[in-house]
Amino acid sequence: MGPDDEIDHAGPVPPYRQLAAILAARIKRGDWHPDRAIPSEAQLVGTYGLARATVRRAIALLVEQDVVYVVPQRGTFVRGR
Amino acid sequence: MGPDDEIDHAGPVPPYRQLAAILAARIKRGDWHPDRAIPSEAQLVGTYGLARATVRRAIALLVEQDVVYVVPQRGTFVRGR
DNA sequence: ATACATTTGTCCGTATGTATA
DNA sequence: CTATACATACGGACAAATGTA
Repeated sequence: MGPDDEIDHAGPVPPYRQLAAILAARIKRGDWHPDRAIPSEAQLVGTYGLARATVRRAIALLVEQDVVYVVPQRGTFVRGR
Repeated sequence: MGPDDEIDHAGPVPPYRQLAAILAARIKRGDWHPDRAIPSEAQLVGTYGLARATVRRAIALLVEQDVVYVVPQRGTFVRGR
């Protein structure tokens, strides 16, 4: 995961944007591949110590940016080219 | 059977839909002929490494699509033209 | 007539994951 | 953060009908 993947709750950037940036970077880095699921919301909550609502905001941002797509009852998947 | 006939449990498409697509393709390809039985649920469980409930969902989908028909205690048969 | 194997039908419980309030 | 709902998947068990030995 890396030491730079921590949320700074005191900084000017909202946690949901930090998480979105982190996840986008990890995808770009190849941590998860196209059409493969990223960790569940619950897992991200545990990993980054955020509220679920925050995780969902971050994912919504990534969906907007077409970085991932959500499949109901299945998970959140990396958008393939 | 082909190397593309494997179930991807991590992908966005539910396994039961993947199996339905695989079986429909195999029927179209002529692996099994009209009014002939396709493999039993138990065999499909073994072949594709799925739970029986999942196999049954896939078959239910094919019945809906009129690709096959089920005869209780006899098997599942390819719908003839 | 009996026994056995096969196949579908049905129901139970457990687990995971997302959706919504 | 909690609770509920829904969809999906797995595993097991038993019943009912059929076909065969």
